[in-house]
Amino acid sequence: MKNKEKHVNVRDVQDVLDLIGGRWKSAILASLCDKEKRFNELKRDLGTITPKILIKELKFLEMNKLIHKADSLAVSSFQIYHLTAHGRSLEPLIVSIVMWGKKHREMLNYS
Amino acid sequence: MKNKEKHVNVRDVQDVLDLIGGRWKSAILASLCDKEKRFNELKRDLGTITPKILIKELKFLEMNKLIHKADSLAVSSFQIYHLTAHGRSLEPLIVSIVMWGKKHREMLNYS
DNA sequence: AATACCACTATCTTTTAGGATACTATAATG
DNA sequence: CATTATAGTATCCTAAAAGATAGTGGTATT
Repeated sequence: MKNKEKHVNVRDVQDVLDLIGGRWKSAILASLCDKEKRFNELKRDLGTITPKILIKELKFLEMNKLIHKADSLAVSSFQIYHLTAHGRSLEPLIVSIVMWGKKHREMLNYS
Repeated sequence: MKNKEKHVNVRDVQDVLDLIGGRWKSAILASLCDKEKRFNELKRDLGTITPKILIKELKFLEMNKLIHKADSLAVSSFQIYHLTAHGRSLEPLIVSIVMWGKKHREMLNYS
């Protein structure tokens, strides 16, 4: 593997981490993997997040085409957040992360 | 899925992101997936990282048992960084991240 | 013996992320 | 009609992450 190719990999990794990294982004995505949700529903799921941070992260994820905000069909005038097709393509990755996390915690318990 | 279980997932995701998130951590791990490396070798691979940041991240990863620093067997008095068994268990995840990153970039190019 | 490379350390500054807290306009509910 | 819930906004603040730059002590090379 040449040096140039390695740099590309580094960039690939960093690009993805920009999208799903940080304290909340992949938690939000994980929560939306389960089902589409409204703002306050997400807020409750995430526990300690403040509205300012949540809206900021949602806008970021929306800008990056991973989620989409739409009018709820069920109750008019309610907004609902859901994953886009592109966002759903991240689901296996999120699942892998959650699974590795569980394994990691087990390992720490047994060592 | 009950609310409690969801919070656990959120924590799982956040735990893993603490380990591999941020600008450099998974880039370093990705680079070490390829092969074990010395400090300056890593520095070159990562391009723009400063020594202060690199050593900080290496120490963090070492503390979390994902990498290990050892005396090089080849050249005495040289230090070499390599993944631990636990760190290697992250490799499929890193590979998935890199692959999704490539796909993501392609998608952005075609839209 | 001089130079260059290796693996850091130290200091200072900027940038960013994230949190605390309070507030608001609209809609729904009892 | 009063209360509660929804979906945010606005302002201020702190801590942590990251970068720029310089320096150091040891080793290897020529």
